[in-house]
Amino acid sequence: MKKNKSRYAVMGLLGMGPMSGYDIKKKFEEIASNFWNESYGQIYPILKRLDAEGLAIRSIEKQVGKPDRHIYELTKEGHKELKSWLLEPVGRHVGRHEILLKLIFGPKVSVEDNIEQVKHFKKNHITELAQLQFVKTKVESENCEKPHLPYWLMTIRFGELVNEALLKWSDEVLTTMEEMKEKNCKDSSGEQDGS
Amino acid sequence: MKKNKSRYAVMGLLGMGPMSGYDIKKKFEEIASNFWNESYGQIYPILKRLDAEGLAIRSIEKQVGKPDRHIYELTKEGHKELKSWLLEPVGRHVGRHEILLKLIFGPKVSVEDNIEQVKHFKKNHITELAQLQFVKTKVESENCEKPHLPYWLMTIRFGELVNEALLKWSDEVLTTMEEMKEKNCKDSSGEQDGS
DNA sequence: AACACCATGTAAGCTGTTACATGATTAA
DNA sequence: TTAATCATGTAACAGCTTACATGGTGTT
Repeated sequence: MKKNKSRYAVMGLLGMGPMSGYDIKKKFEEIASNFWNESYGQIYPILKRLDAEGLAIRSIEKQVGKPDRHIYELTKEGHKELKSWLLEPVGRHVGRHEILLKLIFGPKVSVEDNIEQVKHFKKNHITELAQLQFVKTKVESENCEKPHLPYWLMTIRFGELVNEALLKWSDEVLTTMEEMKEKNCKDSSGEQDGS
Repeated sequence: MKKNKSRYAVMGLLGMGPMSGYDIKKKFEEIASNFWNESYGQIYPILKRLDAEGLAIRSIEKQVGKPDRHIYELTKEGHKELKSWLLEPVGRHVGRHEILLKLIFGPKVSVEDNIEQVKHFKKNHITELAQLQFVKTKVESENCEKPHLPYWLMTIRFGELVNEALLKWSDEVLTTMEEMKEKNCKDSSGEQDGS
């Protein structure tokens, strides 16, 4: 019954080498921005706890002109715990998609309003696909020949396929909605669902 | 800056007609189980607040041999608020996928372990696709000719396309991993990343 | 006898975001 | 001078899950 994901996310990065809370935030933005983020409000307390529980140890790196860096490193225990989490199969999680919530209540507003909503959704995911291409190019050039490269590319491929599916969905839905609009105009103009 | 999704989820169902907290939970399980769920711990306090804020009114329905039902109905204000939320475009949200977190730390364990993880993931989504077909058939037969049917089907279609994409991804990733396994055996047997 | 369904709700606890506080350095 | 980067952290709040408490009816 382990389930504090943020905790394992932090431990995972620490498993790649010793680093500070600040580094962890940066690293997430660099390699996992499309599927994960952590705030300092989570990171620092987690690091503190890992140290208290003996899963990581802290050392202080002094700098000139800049604040000290608190470097954390996984202990043997820490590595063990991380590995055991890595081997645990992931469970199902319901992906609370706000767009679907709005659509299921769609009849409450006009077809035109629903079309606007989906068009906006589609635009968002086109942007996301483009961003993914950017990240991909960057990751590929900066990590060529590194053993983790194929794994990192798999996470990007995930985003590509999901976003492509969402674009396909948007188009299908928009077509259906346009048909509904036409039908509505023909056989019953002026009617509206609601209150 | 409105963002309490559960609140709007509850209001959305109330917008379809007066109902109790118990009904709301049931309804979510019936029509939105693949992308949404709410616990009583959320529903009841929300209903209480909606009543206090004048967005819904409560009436009590007495029953024999069963507990009373507290029926909530949206007020004019409630309908207004719901509509305005429905028109607000949805923002981007990062979908914290645990499988990707585990994969990005993949080099920490063996390729075989990663393969197991992905196989398990694939199995989960095959099951989900099957469940979706079940829901689809049920929804179609119980709601034929109802104006909300096309909207409900769109939410199911979303699940279908996303799950199909995830299966495709699983297959691609498994192929890549099998290749990595073979390469590993050939040019450097016995090496392992980690502590 | 045990369990599931009906139906309400609360309390504790975990997870997560946002805003704030500090303070030096460097670039536009 | 304004803002960004470096770097640490905390406090307040918001969101959500889980477990519990109550208690009658009906089914296996």
